Amino acid sequence: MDKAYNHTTESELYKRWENSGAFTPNDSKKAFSIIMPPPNANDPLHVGHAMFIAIEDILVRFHRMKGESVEWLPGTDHAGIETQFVYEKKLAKDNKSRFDFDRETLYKNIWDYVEMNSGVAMTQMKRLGASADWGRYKFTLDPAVVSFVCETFQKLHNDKLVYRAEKLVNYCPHCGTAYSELEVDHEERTDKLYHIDYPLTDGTGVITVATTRPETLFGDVAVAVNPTDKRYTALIGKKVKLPLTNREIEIIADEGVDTAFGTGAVKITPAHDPFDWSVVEKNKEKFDLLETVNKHTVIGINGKMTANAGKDYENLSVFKAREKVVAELDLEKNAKPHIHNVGICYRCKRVIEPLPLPQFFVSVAPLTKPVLEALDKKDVVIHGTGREAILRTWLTNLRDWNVSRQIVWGIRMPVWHNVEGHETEVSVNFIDAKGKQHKGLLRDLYAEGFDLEAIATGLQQIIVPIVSNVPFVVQTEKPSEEGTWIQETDTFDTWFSSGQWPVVTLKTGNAGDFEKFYPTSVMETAYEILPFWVMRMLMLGMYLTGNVPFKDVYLHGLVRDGQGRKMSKSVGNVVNPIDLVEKYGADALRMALVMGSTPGQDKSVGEPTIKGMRNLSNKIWNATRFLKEFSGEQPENAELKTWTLKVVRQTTEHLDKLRVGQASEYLYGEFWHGYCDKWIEEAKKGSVGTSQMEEVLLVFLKLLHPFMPFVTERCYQEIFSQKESDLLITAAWPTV
RNA sequence: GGUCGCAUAGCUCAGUUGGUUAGAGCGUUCGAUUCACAUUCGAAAGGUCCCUGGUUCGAAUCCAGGUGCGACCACCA
Repeated sequence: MDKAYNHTTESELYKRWENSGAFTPNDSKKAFSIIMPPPNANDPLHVGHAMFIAIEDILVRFHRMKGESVEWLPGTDHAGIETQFVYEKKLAKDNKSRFDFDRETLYKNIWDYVEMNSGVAMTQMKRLGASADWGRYKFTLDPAVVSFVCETFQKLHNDKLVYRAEKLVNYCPHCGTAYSELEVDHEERTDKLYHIDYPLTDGTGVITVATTRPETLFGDVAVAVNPTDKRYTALIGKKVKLPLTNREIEIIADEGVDTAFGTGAVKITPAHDPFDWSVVEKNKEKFDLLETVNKHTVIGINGKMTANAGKDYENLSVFKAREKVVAELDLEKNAKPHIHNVGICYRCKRVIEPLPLPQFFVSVAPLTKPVLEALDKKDVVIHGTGREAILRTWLTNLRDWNVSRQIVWGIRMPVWHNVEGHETEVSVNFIDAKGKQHKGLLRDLYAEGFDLEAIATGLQQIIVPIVSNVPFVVQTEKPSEEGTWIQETDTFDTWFSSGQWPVVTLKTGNAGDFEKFYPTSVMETAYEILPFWVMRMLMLGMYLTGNVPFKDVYLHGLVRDGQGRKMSKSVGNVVNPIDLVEKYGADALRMALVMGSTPGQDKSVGEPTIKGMRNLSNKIWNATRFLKEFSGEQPENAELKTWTLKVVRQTTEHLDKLRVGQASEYLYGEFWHGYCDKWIEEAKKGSVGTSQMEEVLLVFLKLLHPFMPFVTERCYQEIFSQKESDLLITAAWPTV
């Protein structure tokens, strides 16, 4: 044996494990299963992935050694918006955009791009020692997964839990898609609050409104004041003239107006502001909501002013239009700085534009209720400080889920529209090959020479939300009835498919897997995606099976650098886990990430810590080396025996209770200061014999194996393994 | 504004259901070393466990309030 442990033999050991069949479940009745959180298929691993690999692999190896039938099911996610966003950035480097391709070509190109990169993540997981069942590997765009996801949507539709509605949605003009409420970030910005005078039509004066968005005045349909506001009560019902246009709008009363903000008078732009939308929605006698909104939408899906804003403003960007309005009305002089939060796209960081668009929504109330009950009954237990309370808050306040996305990279919705005979009712909204928006009746589209079917099937352009006002059919295949059937061009929100992950991976896998492994034992993931993913899995898992998708949820925290700072490219403190594996070994990295970590809490890991754990690898190695050469014939030492039993009992208990951080810390101390510092010295002094020391070393190799699989396996091979197939990974866990 | 969390050694953090002298890694000081390992060993220094009050025979741990920090959520123009 070498004097120091050399970790470069790790990949050889990994191959031996993989070839031995140890990663696939045995026929034991007792099942233990973890569905791996699928990383994005086109991303290389970051240190957060190393964290989940470490924790899950520890649990999986522990239960495997206990003799259970263990399934750790790996996979990757197509990560719709994320991936398309990355791909579009790549296109932009070549001076291209998504509009240069038709739907099918773009999809195929992204597919090739993802396929090219998707092997990387898997190889890296293997380098970290992940003993996952690669034979059952799943991708969210596997044909079986896609049809399962579509069937779920059909089931939801049959159960009347899906509806299509035109609502104000969070739309990113740059990414060209709407988002759910969860995907919008907020950023505090200092903008200007402008004051605009709207002259009363009776010539008695003006009413001054305050706004941060003067360019939307073309979309105003009213001015609202609080009915209790004495300054304005006399004006309610009067009309004002919109500046820059000749349009007249009414002054109306609404309790929601804050008299203390601005001037106490609010311009109402229902198509571009959620508050204004709600004001118009409430005022049913005065306004037909959808008609009003449609007529007064002044910003298009391309982020530019529409024809409704008038000839001078049409096709100007929102920002340019604002500058122009400010200049023309000389608003700068009365502007005040104003700090407020604006919604920004969580991908591209540009401002989110609330726009009225027809989208598909899933009613969430019937889905969240059983989850809350399951939490009450402890059918599912959340491990992670305070995270259960957060989950409950989410479940209680969740709004209907917008599941449609206007991107190509994803699962296309199994929805069909029959537009025949509806040419004068169907409105169409899309962006053509030149990036120009078209919006209007189908009849007009035909008159312009466009072919809707060709657009929708993607032979010409990428289309953004397609048609409204037509009854739709939910099914995978094109309906056989007569008509002009157009398939919905939207794809599903990524979380709609990944939200079914535990169910779909097991149902589309080997026969009997679902029955054997569902509900899964543990869901281990980052607390950051608790609302996006864990909550959706619980909702859809319970909806589809009537049972929770997992019994325990272990939430790990963010991995921070040695100074406790968040890793970020701008700080330059991002570490590549594979570099660390090459330098110190996978065992050292795993142990450093896990030791003393607590669920739900962030973890700082600096290089000195990893170095310290590399030293532990070496310590294990050298203890083995010592025993290989040591010989002593003393009778059994009773103190050593009881101490060993205590260590076994304590470690097992920690792991049974998912206390991975404590188990590792405990083992470190007991092995180093107990076995090495104390008992090896005792052995040298002659108070313990070889056979007992070997016995105890074997116990420690087993206990340490889930944490540091490579070095322990090598040491096992040095002393204990009798033949090629005798591996520590499948050795029996010590009993007390 | 709402919700949740954190505050323990110089730094980064553990501390299971309240129970003897409060722990680890890294760092610091002193010493050792042909004897498994200098990727080592022995020893030491270093803490009013944020503050105040309460419950208890007993509180780092439970409760209330305060202070500081952080995360997430939030349509007020």
